[in-house]
Order: sequence, then structure tokens, then C-alpha cells
Amino acid sequence: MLIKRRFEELEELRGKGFEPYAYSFAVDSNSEDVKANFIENSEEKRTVKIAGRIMAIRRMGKASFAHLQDMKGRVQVYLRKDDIGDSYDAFKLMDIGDIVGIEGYVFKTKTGEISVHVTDLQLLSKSIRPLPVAKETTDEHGNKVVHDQFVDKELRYRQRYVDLIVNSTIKDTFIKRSRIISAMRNYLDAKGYLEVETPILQPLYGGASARPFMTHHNSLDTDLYLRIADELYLKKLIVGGFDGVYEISKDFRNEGMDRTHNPEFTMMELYVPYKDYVWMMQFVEIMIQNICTVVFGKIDFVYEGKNISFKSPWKRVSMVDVIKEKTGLDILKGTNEELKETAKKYGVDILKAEGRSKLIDELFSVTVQPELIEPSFVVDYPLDLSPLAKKHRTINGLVERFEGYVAGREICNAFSELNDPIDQRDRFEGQVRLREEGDAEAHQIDEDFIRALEYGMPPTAGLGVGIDRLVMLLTDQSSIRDVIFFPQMKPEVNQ
RNA sequence: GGGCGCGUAGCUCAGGGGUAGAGCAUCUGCCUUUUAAGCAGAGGGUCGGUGGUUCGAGCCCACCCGCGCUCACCA
Repeated sequence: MLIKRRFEELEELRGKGFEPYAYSFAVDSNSEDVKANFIENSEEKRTVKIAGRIMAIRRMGKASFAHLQDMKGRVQVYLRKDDIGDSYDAFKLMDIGDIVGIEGYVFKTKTGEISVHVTDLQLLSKSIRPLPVAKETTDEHGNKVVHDQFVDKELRYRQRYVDLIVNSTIKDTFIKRSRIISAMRNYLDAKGYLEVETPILQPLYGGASARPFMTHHNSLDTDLYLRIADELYLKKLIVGGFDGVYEISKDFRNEGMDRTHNPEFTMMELYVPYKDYVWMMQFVEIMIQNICTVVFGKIDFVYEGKNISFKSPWKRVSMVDVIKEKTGLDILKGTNEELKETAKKYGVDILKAEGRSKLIDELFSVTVQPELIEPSFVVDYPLDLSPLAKKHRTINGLVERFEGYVAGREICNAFSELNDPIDQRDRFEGQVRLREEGDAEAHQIDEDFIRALEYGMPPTAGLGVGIDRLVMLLTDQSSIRDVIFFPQMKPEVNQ
């Protein structure tokens, strides 16, 4: 088939003395630079060496045009038999997808496209699989129209390398992702917080409510878990005396997958001693604004057609108030019966949401959360949903916790960290009871963490930011799979 | 895990019981400023898989595999 044909071409090229897999090529320019630095009607011809993948070929006998694609985009090149001789015959054996290096001078064609007139052509890598190339045209309004674009989601995710070659716009999202993380890291570093690494393989998992992945260490003959959060280890480092630590890394949760959940996902967790959640709210607001400005040069965005501005101040509402406002129910004073009634009224499945706090959480998700479009902090959560957060300093039954919401989605979660070892043990024991009642996501008791708290942990503010979701928000992507290079898929059975 | 939808050439898609189709890509010939280059010709398919119904199955039925959307769960 097609691949076989390409093998033949490859051997033919080798026969002609063209090594199809070169060792290097001294690039001194790129597609963007060639076009940006072209001087109209210049006496002097500018010579450049560029390398890239052939994405289109238009052959006209003894001369051809082709488009080369590099990291910066595409540029047209012009090849003539008169100029390159034998290389032109070799070029006839080259295909869309081949990677070549060229030397030539920059000129403008009759139709006005800045191009490179090739004086030397080298094959750098022969492609033996046909690329699903789309063609682009411009309609009467000057809009770019792509014909037969490579759109099969399964193929795009499984063969992301192909997706990246042929769908040039997606590359941009991933570049943005990388820059968002860099900007965050730079910001945290500038504040003097130390980036650290803690174990991914853990004998106990903790720091969140989730089911873990399990693995086994052979020489220790021990079951280990892939972490579901970094939290407990990072707080142990705060006990150790660091002035603020953070970690940007993968967490793993063995749960359902959908457009906002991938089994492995990237989280940033930050812990700052001597601060509380009020301080952290301010911090998050400014950090996000900073990232937006550095990466995008703006703080106003559109997500799924909705306008979102990260301008200060973000709305701050307490969970109690916002639920009361929406449903008329005071979750602190209302009886269990009233709560159940209200929940039912708003369509909460009260059989699934067992326990008062879970019911409140569910009621919140259904009634309030979808309406939190502009950046908002929801403050003060029911105590038993948050076994690692400090009790509220004035309101009984709540903890000092906030979540940031944008476009109806949670983007961060933070609390004044619980540093009372006796209270922490009580809370863990509450989780054990939940586990005994069948809650597979309840926390395990981490004795070493309690021991660390017993040595004394300063009052600390902690924060977790879901990086993938932040990237989705800022790049207007509706599926987490479109901000992760290689989203989790079932294994291919055979090729 | 449930519901809905999809799977046909390398890619994008038609075809819904009676000889497997189109455009792009590929191959051959012509063509030294083209740009979805053009002109003339050609090749290319286990129609996701396995069974079944039928004289006959991409097409109808069952099961399986994969993907998407969605619900449940979660960040």
C-alpha cells in the first residue's frame, strides 16, 4: 500500500546518495522570521537556512512550490531544476510529511507570497506514513477555511503527534498551558516559596476524598498507592520549618472520566505558614491576575460564550448566605427534615447524598454553583466535609475553607489548615466511621501526619489549584482531553 | 456503570437488502512564479469484530470491541 511505496522511494533515494535520515542541519532562521524580516525591493538577497516538514507540494515539471512547516508556522519554498540539479530529481521522490532542510534566498512571488528560492535541498527525515493533510483556502470574506480537516477524536488523542502536525491551532493551547505553569511557578518563586517534591508512591493516601490507584513494590513486598493529593506531605514540610512550600505535580484518582476528569491530572498545592484563608483568598486573586497578564496580556476572557473578568475584587459569599438567598433555607438552623425537603425540591437525589453535610454540598452544587460565572469565592464549609481544615473561629459547625468558582466550575480549594493534633485525630476518626459505613472515599488515619502535628505546625494557609481546569478556562477548551497531550484511553487492541 | 450516537479507501464523508462510491492524498504522463495549481490517465477496501436472518448483508438482528456526547461520581 502507501507505506510500501514510501519504502521504495526511500531505498531509491539512498541509491542516489541521499541519506534519508540525516544527523543534523544548521538552521539559522524560521518561517516566521523569513516573512517578518523581508525587505521589499531590496538590492541584497537575504540567504536563510530553514528546516521543516513538507506540508504541501505543487509540482510543475522542472519547478515546484512546497510549503514547509516549522514550529513558527509555514513558509513557501520554490525549487527549480536549473538551481539544484540532481537534488531536484531527489525532490521528486519526496512526499508530504518528509522533513527537509533548505538553503535559499528570500523573494516574493508574482502572487505576492514571501517565499524562499531554494539553492540547496537536504532530506533530513523520510516520512513513510501518509499524513492526513487538510487543505486550506480563504473564502470571499478572507476567513480561513480548512477542507477535510483531521477531526477523528480517537485518532487525534491516540496519535497526538499527528494532531499536532496537521492541526496547527491545538499546538497553541499546549504552548499556553506550558506558559501558564511557568508563570505560576515564577510567581510563587518570586514570593519566596520553595518548590519541593514529595512521594507519588505512598503507603497511605490522603489529603482528599477519592479512590486511589494501587500498586505493589516487589522488594519491600508492600502495597503502595499513587497519591490522590500532596497535602499531608507538604504540611509535614511546614512542620519542618519551611517558609512556604509548593508542588506542581500529577495526582491520580481512580474514578470516572468525563470532559472535566482525567485519571491523572496536574495540581498545584501551596502551604504558607502564619497565614489564614482570608490571606489566601487575596493571594489567589492576585496570582491568577498575574498569570493572565503575563501569559495573555489581559484579564478579561470568554469561556464557552460567557464573559469572565478576573478584575478585583472577586465576589465573596458565604456558603450559608448564598444557599439561604437561593433557597430560603438556613443550613445552620434548619432541621434535617427541612434540609431534606429543600434538597428534594431542587432535585437532589437524597438517597445518594447521605448525611447532612453531603446534602448541603449537593444542594449547593445544584442551586448555586452553576450561577457562579464571574470569579467568586465561596466561603466557610460544613465541618465534616473538610477533615483537614480548621474549625471556623466564630461559627460553630463550619470550617475556614473557601473554593474559587469561575464559569460555574471550581478552580481552587483552600483552607486555614488544621494544626491541632487532637482535633485532627478526632476528624480522622470521624472519617474511619464513614469508611465503616461504606464510604470508599473517606480518609485514612495517617498516624505519621498526626505525629508531625504533635511536634507543632504553625498556623498555615493551604491552597490547591487544578491546573488542567485553569488551562481549560483560560484557553476556552470544554474538554480536559484538549489540554492534556495524551489523555487516558483504553489500550489499542491491535494496530 | 446507565442512556444516546458514531465506526465504509491514508484523511473527510456519501451509500440504509441486489456489481463498493466521491473529494483530497497516492501513482503514471505533460507542465520553470504555483497556492484547495492545472490537464490526461491509473491504482487503492477483511465497509470495527464475531455470529445470525436472507437466494443475496456496509445496509436488518444479537453479542463483542473502540470512540464521542450525556447522566451518575468526582477536582
